[in-house]
Amino acid sequence: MNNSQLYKGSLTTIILKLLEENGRMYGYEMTRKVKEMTADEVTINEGALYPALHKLEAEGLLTVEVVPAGNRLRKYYTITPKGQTETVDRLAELEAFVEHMRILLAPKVTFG
Amino acid sequence: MNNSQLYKGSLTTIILKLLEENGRMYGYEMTRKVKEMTADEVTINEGALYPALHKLEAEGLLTVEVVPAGNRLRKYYTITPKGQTETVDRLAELEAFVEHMRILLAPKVTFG
DNA sequence: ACTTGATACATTAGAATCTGAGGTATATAT
DNA sequence: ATATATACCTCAGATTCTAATGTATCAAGT
Repeated sequence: MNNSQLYKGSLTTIILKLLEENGRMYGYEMTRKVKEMTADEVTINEGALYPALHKLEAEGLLTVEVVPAGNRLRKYYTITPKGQTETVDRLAELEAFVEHMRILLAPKVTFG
Repeated sequence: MNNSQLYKGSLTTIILKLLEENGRMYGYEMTRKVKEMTADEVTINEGALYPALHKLEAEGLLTVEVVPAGNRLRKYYTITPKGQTETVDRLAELEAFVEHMRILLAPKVTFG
């Protein structure tokens, strides 16, 4: 996800939020959606996405439903109640992170 | 650094910014400073800090100066011109990251 | 004298997450 | 035929971190 290490750890939060907003989505759809929302600036690597989805499902934060789409298969994911609670926590963590970064990286105040 | 994965990748940016603001500092001093600035909410793990300092030095972003303090030794780090350029880039990356997270995680707008 | 806590550096095993590459298969457009 | 898009997947290796452990000095309390 981009050439910055900062995005590390944010993927699962993004997945949870996408599902909370859009009801149910499949993996490939998430990669398109994120690209679209950020004007191609954030691209989810599939090598990160699929293991992350499997892990969230194993943790009971998502449920999966395999649906035929033409001759292909799609795995639609839906957020669970536990996943919704987790999403609230993740968003709070992100807010705290941003606030801490603001404190630590605030530009020097100068008068000149 | 905290119980959130979000901080992963931000340590070197914090180090660079601290040195840019404070001239020169030694490792242990950085851990105290960050704790103080964030009211104990962000604590730098020394197992992460020292390897990070060594790496930044190896990359030419910092220089080190060993200074006796009583009977102990302190390793004072100073940012190099290359480090200053890097800091500018890192801060821009952080701003982009925050903006992207804002787009992706923005709360649903409702009227009710 | 002994212990605790602070100061100040460091390494290391293992965990977590990611990148980049590669793989399988279907469908559509050129 | 070939390329591009769709749709899933795995895996080696890299990076960065946590938690534990280690060394050593020094001050303060008991």
